[in-house]
Amino acid sequence: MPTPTVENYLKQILMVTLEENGPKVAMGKVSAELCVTPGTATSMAKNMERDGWLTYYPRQGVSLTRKGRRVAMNMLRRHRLLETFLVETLGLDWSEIHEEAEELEHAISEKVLEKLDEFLGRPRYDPHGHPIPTRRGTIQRPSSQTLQNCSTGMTVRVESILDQETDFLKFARDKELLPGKRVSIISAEKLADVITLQVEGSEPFSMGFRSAEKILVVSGN
Amino acid sequence: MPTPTVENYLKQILMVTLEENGPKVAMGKVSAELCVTPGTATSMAKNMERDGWLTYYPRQGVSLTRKGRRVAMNMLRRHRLLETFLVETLGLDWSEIHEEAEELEHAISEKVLEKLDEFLGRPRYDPHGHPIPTRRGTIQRPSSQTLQNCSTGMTVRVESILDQETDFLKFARDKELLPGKRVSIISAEKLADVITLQVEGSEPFSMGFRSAEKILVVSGN
DNA sequence: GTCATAACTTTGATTAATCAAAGTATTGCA
DNA sequence: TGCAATACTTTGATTAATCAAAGTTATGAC
Repeated sequence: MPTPTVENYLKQILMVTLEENGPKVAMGKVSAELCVTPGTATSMAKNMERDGWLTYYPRQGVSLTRKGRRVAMNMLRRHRLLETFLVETLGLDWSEIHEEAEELEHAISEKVLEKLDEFLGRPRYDPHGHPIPTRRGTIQRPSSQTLQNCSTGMTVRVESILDQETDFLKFARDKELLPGKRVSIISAEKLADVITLQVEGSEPFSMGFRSAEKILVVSGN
Repeated sequence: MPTPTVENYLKQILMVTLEENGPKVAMGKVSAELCVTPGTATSMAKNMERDGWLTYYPRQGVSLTRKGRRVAMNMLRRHRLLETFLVETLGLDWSEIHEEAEELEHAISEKVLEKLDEFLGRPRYDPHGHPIPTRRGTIQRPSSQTLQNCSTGMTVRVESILDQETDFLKFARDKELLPGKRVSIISAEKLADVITLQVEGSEPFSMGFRSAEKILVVSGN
């Protein structure tokens, strides 16, 4: 029933909702995330409200209806299962799977998705460490801590990589900054905007806060 | 560069071209194959000519350009590799894979297709017995003989099932009429429009010429 | 050779998705 | 509190794909 474009809007709005933990997503955010002009976002919002996918509050933002959230969650599930398949089964590099899954997620049927899930052994996390929504539409809440808000001396574990950009993912893999890895914070200097850290079994290195913000971590052993 | 719709037109036009072995495909055929009104087919033909996919001869039909044929052949390759994957790897039933592949073929990238081909072991035939075009765009010529033009006493081997309809494919599987199977023609009666046959290791049965036409066979041992 | 029928084309309209550019609110700094 | 800047909405256009219905050209049966 939803067009691929509507599916993209729904998924993106859901992702911002989960990230910001607020009820409404501002139109500016929507237009930025989907790389369309603000006018396009406004007109899509109206059409999507007409079709029952979301509620549109002029000059405030949109918020998904139950029906919209259900479909959006399913898109996230499709995306993440496909990414898992592309890496695990076909052996693609984790830095190049996002755009591939972005296309396939609109084409795969519920039946094929279910078979794929079964084939993959019902994975709970995708290759970037993101939780895969269940068929019932529930998702595990991600950590609220990033490398950016770690302080000197802490030891944390990498949960996931938020950035889907090929180049950033290649950098993360080069530095062994992978889901599950243990990381020691050697120093975190707020004023210099830089963090120095060491991944278990690798050389220490430094990164700016802008980049550190893209790595979700969990603290404690 | 081509839209999914253009890809569908190209693939369908190629399939009719291969089947009929004539240079032009009539617009009536195009509109019937794609389930659109004749007017839609005409207007698409003009747009596709403008974009260099085919040559349009008003009131005669269309014929693919080299560029159009290349893309069309690639679509056929995608479709058939995907069908193979859906049956071989995910275990879907051969009667329900056509429509699934029909969607996925527009979403899969060249890179993923190549990985899939490798993963599947570079198959040469899809589950219905159709040859899979090579990456270079060549395809093995199918048999020109169908069960319909077999005569009493002949023994042939099933090459492929032309019909993609779920119900017909289920019927074929029930009767063991599968690619590679050996079939003896017990009787073929032109006037009664019926053929009686026996698949190796199964019970004899009869089918009308209309249905027999949908089974491609090769003769000889 | 005529003319009905079948095959095809044209025309005018619609829908989804988009942009550019002009218009309107809201925010927030001074 | 005023007004510039930012955020958003509106308007008018465009493109791809489609249909229904009206118009045109072939075909072929007699």
